[in-house]
Amino acid sequence: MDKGHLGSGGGGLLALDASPRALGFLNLLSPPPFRATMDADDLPQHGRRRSVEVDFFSDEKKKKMSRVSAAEEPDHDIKKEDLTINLLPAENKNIKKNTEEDLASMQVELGRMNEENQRLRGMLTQVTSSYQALQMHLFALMQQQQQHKAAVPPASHQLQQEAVPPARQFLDQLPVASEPSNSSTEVGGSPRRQLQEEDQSPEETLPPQAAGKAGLEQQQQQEATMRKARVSVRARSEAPIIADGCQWRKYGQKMAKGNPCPRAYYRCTMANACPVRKQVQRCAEDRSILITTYEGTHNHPLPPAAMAMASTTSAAASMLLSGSMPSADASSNFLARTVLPCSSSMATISASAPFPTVTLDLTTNGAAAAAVPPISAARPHFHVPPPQVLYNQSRFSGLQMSSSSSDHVRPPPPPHMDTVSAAAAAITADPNFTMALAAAITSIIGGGASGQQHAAAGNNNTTVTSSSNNTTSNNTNSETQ
DNA sequence: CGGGTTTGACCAGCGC
DNA sequence: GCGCTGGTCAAACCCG
Repeated sequence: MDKGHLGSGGGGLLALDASPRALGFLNLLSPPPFRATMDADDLPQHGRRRSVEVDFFSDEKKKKMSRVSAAEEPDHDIKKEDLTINLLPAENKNIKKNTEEDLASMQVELGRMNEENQRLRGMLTQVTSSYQALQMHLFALMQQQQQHKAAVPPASHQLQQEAVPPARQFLDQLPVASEPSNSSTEVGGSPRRQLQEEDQSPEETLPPQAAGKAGLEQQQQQEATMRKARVSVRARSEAPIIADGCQWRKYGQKMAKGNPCPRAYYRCTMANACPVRKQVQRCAEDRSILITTYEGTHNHPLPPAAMAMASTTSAAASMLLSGSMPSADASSNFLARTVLPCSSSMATISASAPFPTVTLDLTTNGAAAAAVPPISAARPHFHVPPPQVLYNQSRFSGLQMSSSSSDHVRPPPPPHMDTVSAAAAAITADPNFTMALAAAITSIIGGGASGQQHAAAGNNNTTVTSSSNNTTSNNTNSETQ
């Protein structure tokens, strides 16, 4: 555990009792002169407390004190001029006075930090409990599904997917938890299926064979589109790759057009047939920004360190693919208002890319971060591009409407606006999703997961303070309108 | 020696 | 049909 430095002066060594995630917040969000750096490698799981030493001596104070201690050291080789300086009563008095002032200010800061610590701890508890509740709910649904599995013909359920509320689709897209038995439920035993069974909606209008075929086709189509849906994460990092808790193997590298930096291709190696892949490329405009694009959903249990990113990417992909929701009145602002009612945008639903892409921009504006409360600055912000940007993208519409084949014709705007708005409403309507997503982003930014190591921590240090060029379509694959 | 990386080749999709 | 580009493959290479 590294020591942090409080540069505001004062003296002494204090211990903060804080949870790792709260400390991660401190690490990220404490503006100068507070700067508490720490390594997340040895952090325990969230919920446990850990004592952290914070060295709050300023450098100048250290020098002064070392001079005083040197004067008090009998065996030390003290020069005469040192003695004359250190023994000046006026300066000694000043040092003493300054020390008292610093001590007072330090105590004020300590109180402030304790308050913030309490607040962060409360937030952590809330987020953790919500996450656990969601996980328990998922597990309970899976157990119920296993109990009813034999009673229901499997093919008939695929027909109901369009009728399933997107919040439930999100449940279905959740990454497999650490329970090994859950991995087999990725396709056939989703909680959505269980919910469909409970709904008992009429699906028997088709013959079993036709229903099975249609269900299989729809499943395949959904898997294909799910694989094409992408989640792009922009983060400042000097590391060649961000540590997201998963194991990746590089299988290719290409020079992309319009970007002098090569694009690297990785696939997940935590399971043999895991379809998840990611592309890593530095931003052409700002090479300190690392753009990591995830594609697909893991079909295997994930370590806790990987849950955060996987949850985020999976949920975002699910959001993109939940366009079957009939509602149309959810405006773009609804998403921003509901999920994260803060001003600056950090996440973008980008339809400018060849594939529907959600961009999570973790390179926020430093000024904005300083202007808003620290906790708010750590939250992701959803920004929905202007409608014309969205409905000009025929591929995005094609994803949502399988019948669309005229890729080069400007489509009429309303259906696509509905799609994106519906997707926005879909994820925001479920408070569990909001909490899970917030927890996921928090984990990523705060480095709370044990697997988020120095690379991610390096990200964290630059996340809040970096500048933002969060454009409407900030994906490197974006086409100019 | 096994696993990961590098890198040129290959293929598919798309625009002209 | 041709060229361009993105994505993937696989042999060679590297490393612990």
